[in-house]
Amino acid sequence: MENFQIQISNLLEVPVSAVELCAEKIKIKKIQKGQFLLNEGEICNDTFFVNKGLLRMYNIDKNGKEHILHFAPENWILVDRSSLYLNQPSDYYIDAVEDSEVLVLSPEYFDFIGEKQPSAIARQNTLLHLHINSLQKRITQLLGATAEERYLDFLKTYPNIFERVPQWMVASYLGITPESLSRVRKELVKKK
Amino acid sequence: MENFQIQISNLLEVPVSAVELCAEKIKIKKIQKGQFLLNEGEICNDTFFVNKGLLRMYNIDKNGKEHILHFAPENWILVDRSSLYLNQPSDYYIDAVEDSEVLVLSPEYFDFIGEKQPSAIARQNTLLHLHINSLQKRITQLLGATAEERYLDFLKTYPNIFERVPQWMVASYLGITPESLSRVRKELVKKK
DNA sequence: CGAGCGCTTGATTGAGTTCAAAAATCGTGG
DNA sequence: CCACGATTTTTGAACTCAATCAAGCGCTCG
Repeated sequence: MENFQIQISNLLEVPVSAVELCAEKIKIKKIQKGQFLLNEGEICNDTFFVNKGLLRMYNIDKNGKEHILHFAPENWILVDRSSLYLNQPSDYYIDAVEDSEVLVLSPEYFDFIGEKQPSAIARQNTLLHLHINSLQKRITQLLGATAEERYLDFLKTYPNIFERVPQWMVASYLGITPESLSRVRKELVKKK
Repeated sequence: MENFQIQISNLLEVPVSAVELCAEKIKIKKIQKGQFLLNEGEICNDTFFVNKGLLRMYNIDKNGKEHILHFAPENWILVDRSSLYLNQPSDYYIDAVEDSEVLVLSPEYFDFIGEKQPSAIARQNTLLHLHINSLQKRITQLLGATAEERYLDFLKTYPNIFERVPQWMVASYLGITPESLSRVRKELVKKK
């Protein structure tokens, strides 16, 4: 049995047997570092489950600056839910930070597995609400916390990811310049 | 027929007749300015539909500062969805900015109206995804936009609300100090 | 009328940006 | 495997936006 079936089983909290029934509905896609799964203006048609590698989702503001909304390492999912559900052009890009392998989960896939295993539907709703929870926390953090606090929180939220992405991407996630992040880190070393 | 039934009918995009069937499941609550519908640490058990008045949802950071996540004027809904769905203690407060009248919509209410009118369920999902959309936009805005840009965007998002709330609350929504907002506004007057 | 609250204004401070350049690291082709 | 160019990170100096601290004004409500 392929490893990814176990991961999907964990994600959706359904028996592996149910996942196996839908195995042929999953497309596996390998993408190289820098390649895109979603471009601004496109409709996000699928949910991406990261089997190997690391993706990010970001947008570009009117000054041409990138702002990263999420990273997604192994076993995370990445999707612009509002574009997917509402069938609206997305404001975001999704690309690979490392050479990656993703499982492309279509809405039909979720329908199908929901039929086989109704609890999967509730689980999707839970994932949706966990997502809302993280978005809300991110907002209150951006409203109130300093660059240093946000950086420390990033390290907790994404353990072991700092080593895998260029530092300027972390800065872009935090909403500060790469120079500022470099200084924040220098200060933290001094403190210890 | 009461006005609020028409509003709920609009919100859920179902015939007024379906709303009427569930009318007795709705609790109407009047709350005075400053009174709370949700306290930090409590589980958010209901969705609040603002029939009259104006509410806000906010949290308090470790320095004791308030950060407003949402305002909700007439015909808007307000709820900590992650607390409601996941049954987790909320990080947020909900209170009345003006004397208000809210419809307390329990999960059972939504179940009930969903049975009478299945399209209401899909509509709830749409509302959920519109909510995600607005949270995502807020994050990218906080990551990239200046205080002035955020203020102008607030005026668009919440037309006619500026006049109804103290200016320091708007500042708290924008993530700046009241003094800064005062200066931002002064600059905007000069520009014209 | 006076106390309190909200808003403004001024002076100062400070966190983070910008611009510039050096240092370190990465990656790719020879 | 090394070398060279490109990218990333660090550091420095000047600057800017917004925060802080403080004072004063105006309004409201008891």
